[in-house]
Amino acid sequence: MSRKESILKTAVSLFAQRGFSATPTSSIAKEAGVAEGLIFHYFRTKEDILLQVLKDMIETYLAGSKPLVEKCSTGLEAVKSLIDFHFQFSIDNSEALLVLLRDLPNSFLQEGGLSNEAIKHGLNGVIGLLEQSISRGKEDGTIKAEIPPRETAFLLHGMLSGVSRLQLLEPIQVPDLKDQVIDFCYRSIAKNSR
Amino acid sequence: MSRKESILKTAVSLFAQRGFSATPTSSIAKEAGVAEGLIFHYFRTKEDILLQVLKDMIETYLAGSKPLVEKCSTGLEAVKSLIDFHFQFSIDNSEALLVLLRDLPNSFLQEGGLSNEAIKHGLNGVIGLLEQSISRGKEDGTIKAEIPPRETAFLLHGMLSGVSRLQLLEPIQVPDLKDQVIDFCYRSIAKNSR
Amino acid sequence: MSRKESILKTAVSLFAQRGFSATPTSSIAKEAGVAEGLIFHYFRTKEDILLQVLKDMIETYLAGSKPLVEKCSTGLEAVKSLIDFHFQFSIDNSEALLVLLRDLPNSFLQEGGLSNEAIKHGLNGVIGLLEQSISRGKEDGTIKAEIPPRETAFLLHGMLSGVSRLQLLEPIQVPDLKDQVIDFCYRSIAKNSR
Amino acid sequence: MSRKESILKTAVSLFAQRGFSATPTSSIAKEAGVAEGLIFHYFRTKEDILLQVLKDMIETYLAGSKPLVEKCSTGLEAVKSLIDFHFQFSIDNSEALLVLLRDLPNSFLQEGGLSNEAIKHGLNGVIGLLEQSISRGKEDGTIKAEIPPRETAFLLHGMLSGVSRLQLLEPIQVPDLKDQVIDFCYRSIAKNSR
DNA sequence: AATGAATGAGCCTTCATTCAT
DNA sequence: TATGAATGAAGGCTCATTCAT
Repeated sequence: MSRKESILKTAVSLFAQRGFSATPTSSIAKEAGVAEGLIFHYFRTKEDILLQVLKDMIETYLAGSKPLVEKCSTGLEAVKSLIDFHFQFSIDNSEALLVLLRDLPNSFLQEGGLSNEAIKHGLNGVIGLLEQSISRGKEDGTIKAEIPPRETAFLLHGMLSGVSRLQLLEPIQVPDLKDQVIDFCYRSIAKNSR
Repeated sequence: MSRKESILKTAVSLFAQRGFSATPTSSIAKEAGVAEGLIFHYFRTKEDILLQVLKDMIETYLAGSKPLVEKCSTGLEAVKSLIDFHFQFSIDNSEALLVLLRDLPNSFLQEGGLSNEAIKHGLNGVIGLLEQSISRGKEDGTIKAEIPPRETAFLLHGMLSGVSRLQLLEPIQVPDLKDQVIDFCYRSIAKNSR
Repeated sequence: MSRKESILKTAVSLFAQRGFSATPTSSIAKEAGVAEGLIFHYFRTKEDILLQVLKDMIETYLAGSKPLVEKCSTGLEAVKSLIDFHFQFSIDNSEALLVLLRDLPNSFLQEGGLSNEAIKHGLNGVIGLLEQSISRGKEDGTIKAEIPPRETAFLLHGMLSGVSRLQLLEPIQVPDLKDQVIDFCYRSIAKNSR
Repeated sequence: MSRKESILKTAVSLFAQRGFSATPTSSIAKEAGVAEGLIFHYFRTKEDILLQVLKDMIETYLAGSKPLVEKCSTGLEAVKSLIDFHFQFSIDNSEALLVLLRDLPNSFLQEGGLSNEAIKHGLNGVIGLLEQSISRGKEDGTIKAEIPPRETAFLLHGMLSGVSRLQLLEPIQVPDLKDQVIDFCYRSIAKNSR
């Protein structure tokens, strides 16, 4: 693992534990076993590290979910795959996801914070996949005709991230909701499997 | 409006705009037109201001949603009312909600951050209302028998907060989703409207 | 002496000894016996301290030289008074003058360095006094008719600051030049004293 | 142009624009198109670059002015030549001169800054030339008998560097002063050309 | 209740310099 | 000769918090 990767890895982990703004670059350096100056050799600013972390994560998410959709034989199945994938992803990449759920907003809402194009694009990609799958399901008859694809895509994305947020961030015990989410959605959008 | 209220009001607004950790107490003081020292006369620490803001908000939320549930004649209707209320609330109190969605997690995940009992209790209250309504709907026959109340309550709460988060925080244009959310849920949980 | 004045005084002294950019704010604080933070309570930036020092000095210079000119009965005498004053000033305020000769240029040549209006104005004032005195001398017949007032004013100012620079900054031994400067100028500009 | 020369050339230019201490070695390297490490292959420290720049400049100055003096037939003419040369030099080598006027003092006033012997020697050379020329003029009857050569040499050097400083560094518009300087000096020191 | 001067710890970042290759 | 990764010391500045008044 290169020093740069090591810095990045350490940063995700610390950002996830303590939050971006409560993580000094000195901690990252110490934990990663490098001199603090090296961080700024690889990243212009501390925020650039965050940006890199988020970009990488979104890329991984897209790279993982895109092929799934293509592999599925029906739209409804594709939606299910995306939900499955999301929950698996939130287990495999809980740290990065935590960082995103916590600190992305703070960076975005500032004037000129984070060059957000890459991330905006990623977010649109994720929602786009859901939308396409729904449209496809309406065409192949696995999803009810009255479902509006775009709005429902937003809604599903909101639900998935909201549920992950609940599980990862909230101070209360949250049960595993994956199967319930799938059931909930099936009942709502699947054309009845009579 | 008392000085204390004025501080509180200014704080919500600034926290919403810039985030908690990017808002110096000096800004709050200047904006509120008081000396910086006065803030620490009314609040022990800066975090206490946040805590107060969040507590107030949760109280308002509960105070607004509890009576609604009682007024409804069926469980399904109660669920609908809660959804309606959430969207209305997110319009009327967008600043405070923004603060919660952004900065609550950061405060909670720290060791010894925020005396979280009040907030934990509030969160449980909100989810409890959803759970009760669902149970009631199952009893009065307006909600399908196979719906698991607790899990579904979490799921609904995740969906609502996730969708609000999308609308308030994300850098992309999000359509109004209130009606879609209601439709989506009805299709999923309402016993067939024959 | 107020804390602010004490910071200012210490700063001049250290800037004079080591130069602006080689003087850490921490040194100023330590030497002045205040917490480093206090410096930034009174001055926005380190450069602001420099600006204040320079402004004060220029003001002192102008406040000291203006009345002299008015008191003199002839233009030539006024020029002599200004030269006298300059040398006296460079003895009484050698530290501040040192700072100006060393560090003013560095601050000015930067884009957006120091809000230079005040200083530009001061500089023009100093040169203006020389110019007026020369003009007056030409009118009252104590200064030769062929002397161009504006150019000569610049030249005199250049000579005075150049000579001070030599004395204060250069690593070589420089004799006292005050009388020579006066003689030099008299020979050049005084209408023959017969 | 060798890499070393290229570094040197770039350094003068950047030092002139931004000042010595505001010019990072990394900028020099980038601008010169070499790796940062190479700079330290050729120069022990960053200050050594400055030293080299200044030495080169002084050498050029002396190499240019010495022969002039010898060529002149009278002392007065020699003084005039030196003044002419100075102004021409300040046009041809404005960058290097700027560096000297700005940053030489800062380097000298430090304990152990710059091994200043070379520069001290150069400075003495420049003043020596003026002094010799004046003495010669007194002997050959072109310069007034009462002029003290050494003091006047200092004074002239102060005037020349002071005027250049005014032109190169000050934030105000300064007219071309070359002819005025010559006239000014002639009136002061030339034995009347009757 | 109210002020604002004062503190001091800590943070991000810069930068000259070294060194393995 | 040439590179650029790596270092580590230092610096300017911010900010929550305290305290005398």
